[in-house]
Amino acid sequence: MLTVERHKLIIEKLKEKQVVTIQELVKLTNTSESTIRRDLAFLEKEKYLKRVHGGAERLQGKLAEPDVAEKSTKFIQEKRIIAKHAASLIEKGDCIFLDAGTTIHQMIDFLTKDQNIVVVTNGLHHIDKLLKKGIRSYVVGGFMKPTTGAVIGNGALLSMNQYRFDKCFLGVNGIHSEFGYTTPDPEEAAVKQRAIQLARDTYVLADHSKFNEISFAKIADISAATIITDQLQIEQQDLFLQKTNIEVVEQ
Amino acid sequence: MLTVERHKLIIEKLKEKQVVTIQELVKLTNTSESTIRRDLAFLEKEKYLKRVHGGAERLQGKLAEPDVAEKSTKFIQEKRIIAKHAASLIEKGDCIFLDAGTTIHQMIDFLTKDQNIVVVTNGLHHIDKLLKKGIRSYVVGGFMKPTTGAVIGNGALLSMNQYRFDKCFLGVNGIHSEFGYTTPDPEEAAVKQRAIQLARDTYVLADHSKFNEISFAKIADISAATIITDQLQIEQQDLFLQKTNIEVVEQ
DNA sequence: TCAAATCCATTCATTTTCAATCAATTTTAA
DNA sequence: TTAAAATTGATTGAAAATGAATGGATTTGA
Repeated sequence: MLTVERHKLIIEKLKEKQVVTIQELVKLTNTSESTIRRDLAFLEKEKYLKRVHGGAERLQGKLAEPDVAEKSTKFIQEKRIIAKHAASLIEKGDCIFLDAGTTIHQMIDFLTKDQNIVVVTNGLHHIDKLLKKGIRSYVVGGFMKPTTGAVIGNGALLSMNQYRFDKCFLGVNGIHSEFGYTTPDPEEAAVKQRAIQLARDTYVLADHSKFNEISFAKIADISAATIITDQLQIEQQDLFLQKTNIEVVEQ
Repeated sequence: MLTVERHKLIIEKLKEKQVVTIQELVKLTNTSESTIRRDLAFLEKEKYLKRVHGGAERLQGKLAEPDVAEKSTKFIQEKRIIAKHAASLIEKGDCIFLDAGTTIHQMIDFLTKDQNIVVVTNGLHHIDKLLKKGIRSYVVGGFMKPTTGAVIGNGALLSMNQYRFDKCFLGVNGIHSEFGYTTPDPEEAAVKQRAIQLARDTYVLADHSKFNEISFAKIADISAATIITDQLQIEQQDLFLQKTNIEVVEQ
């Protein structure tokens, strides 16, 4: 995880919480105590927060301002462009599945209540935003994986069986012409797999860093989905274009 | 709990109460007498309050503002006392169901990871806290009701059928000796009903305002649960004590 | 007033948190 | 490609926070 992303997460946390412990942030960002301490030291110097023993405290200042850090980082920008395009594919009245993960999370900003869509998601971090938007939403039941905020496990698969989707939007960790779509956790892979089975159309949202990567658990062959990305090396282009649908969003 | 958090709680308490005893604060913050004494010493030095024998009293200094805005905090503290007692009933290794709602929400603060419990909940607002605490948790699948953050509907009932609970903790809107437990939304009532069916023991957490109230949808007869509350009118006491288990937590 | 009960300050051992440092890795620049 | 710079996680002794215990002070009520 990038430094700026962590900083953004910490600031977000303090917007909602007043005080936050170091241990919480370690879990949230999946890094070490040392790193969080450094982050806090930096953010304190920048007047974003006040350090206290065991954590940090909100400061009435910079972070009272609306979304400064938000949407500013290059990485997030890239994801937002992809997410925006993905959202534009949704039609009125669609029933869609939204996978857990930050890329998919960005999509929610581009959904509107009056599209009259129905959303099903296994992403716990999406819930708040969906509710605030007033979008008709269903959550998948099952085990809540702390690190990613994804609902997984056998319960999740059963729970999903109640639904059918017009479109399904997934994040992945690796895209490879031979090994297909992959992700580190087999249980998360199983959920994505099931989502694909239950959906008429599947879209994989991926920034450039995901291409030619292979992770542990296979989700599906590359032909199982349409890839939405924002840039592609020329040599990759040929390779992928032969085998699957791919939509490249220009900057 | 962080030191600054305790300090804030104490100050909040004094905004509302004029004087507060050490014992109250011990209960409120779930810490030791020593810690509270140290907190009071510090806050006195900072001119936030004046220590008196047995506790502390408000000072017309820094926190002089009447700040009546916090009508909610009083309620919250009442709920916390009830919630703490409820949490104390949980045994190592228990599988428990946590209903949606603010009273139940307070319980989470008193759960610990090393109790090795399993939590199932339909309360979306509980998720964050549960994950942060590192407690093994499952979410009920189904429709996310925006106003209350409860998961409801047929999907929820199906999803819950996968589980059995040692104990089940519910919030309600009305408790009446004749009409039993009631709540405004029939769909939420159905979830609570199902939780009762799936649990060995059921506890209803209720502050004084819930007694002798009747809401729209019936959940169960009054004998279906043990009520946990913090105060009870004398005339009510007789009435209820005949018909059901009730545990009154003293201040 | 006196005795019992409660409350308090102090001390101590334990636990948690902290800052500083270092080696390993990753990123950047040349 | 190589070297410099930045980032990271682990380690370590110091500092802070905590809960319990002790004995002295204060309050209470008979």
